[in-house]
Amino acid sequence: RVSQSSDNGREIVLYRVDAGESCVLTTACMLAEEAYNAEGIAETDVTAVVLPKPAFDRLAAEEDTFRNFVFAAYSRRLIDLLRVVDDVAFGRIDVRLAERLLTLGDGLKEIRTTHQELASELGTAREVISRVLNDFHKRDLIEQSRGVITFRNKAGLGAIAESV
Amino acid sequence: RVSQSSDNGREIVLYRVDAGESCVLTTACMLAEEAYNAEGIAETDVTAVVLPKPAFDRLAAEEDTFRNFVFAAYSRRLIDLLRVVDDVAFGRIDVRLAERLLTLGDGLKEIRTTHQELASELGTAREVISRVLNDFHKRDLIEQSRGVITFRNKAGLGAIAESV
DNA sequence: TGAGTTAGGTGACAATGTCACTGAAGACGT
DNA sequence: ACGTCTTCAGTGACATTGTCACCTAACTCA
Repeated sequence: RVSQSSDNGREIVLYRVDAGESCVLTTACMLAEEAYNAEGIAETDVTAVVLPKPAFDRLAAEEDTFRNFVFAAYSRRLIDLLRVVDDVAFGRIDVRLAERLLTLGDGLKEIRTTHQELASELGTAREVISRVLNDFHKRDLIEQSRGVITFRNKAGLGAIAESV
Repeated sequence: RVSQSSDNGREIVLYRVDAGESCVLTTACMLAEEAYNAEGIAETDVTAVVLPKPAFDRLAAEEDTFRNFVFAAYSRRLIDLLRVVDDVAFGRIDVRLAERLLTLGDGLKEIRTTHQELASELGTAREVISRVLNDFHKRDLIEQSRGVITFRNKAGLGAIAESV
């Protein structure tokens, strides 16, 4: 995952790089000649390919497939970021949290994660997550214990996630 | 300027396209095969070049200069967006507003703009801008009248903009 | 000059973020 | 099995920001 953090310790996940994808951010900095301070964290074991600029340039020039791959990677990231901006600027956190829980728990009965991690996902503070989860619990949507959230009513969460 | 707006009327400026630059967003949608709903507004008279996909592909393949141009455009936008995310997620609005005022009024004694426009720049509500500007006025940093903001103490604004 | 439109002001309240704590649950060495 | 440490979570008080409703002032223009 690639995330950005503030000076006072808060953090927000910008996007995730899945298998076969490119993390365009380093590329972007390289090309814009600007250092930007984001953080990349491997959440699983990773095999990565590092490509020196000359090789990058040559491939971009000669290989259609590679070029298209890079363009597509940029495009996807750009759109990911637009989504993040939209969420952060206009979204309610209960809605966003419900969404995220459903995404993380797709097909599962429970999720293993901490409030702090969820806060970082959404770019908010742990306390806020605690309160919202508490609220979800009171509404019988989830069950909580240390490090685990268990679904009780996914449809209910879905309704919250969909609410304008 | 390219901006995004929420369903309840708020709006945030994502970035501005200056002369000689490319608005990669359409390109991005084209390449990611995804429609994304942002708004582009010309703030001055504009002469633009529209490039059909086949021509884009050919140029990207054959012209180094063009390819580099596009990569650089993407990179810059990406970094612009990172900055927006950072501001919106972690920034205080008085700080951001002070920054924006100084940017807009660089070298000028006054700026012509409305509270609503400033609110859209920062992705917040008009009322919030009104209050903060009022506060700035009380601190003798600016003078206000309908549609005009006059600087009285740029250094003071600078101090706010720099404050952590 | 008067009606309509746009810019801006304000109070009350809701949502979110911050701070300073607290306790509780697991981890671990002995 | 035990205390000790660390991590995780809960909470109240308060600050900041967003929302809503409604008002006033200033410009526009027929």
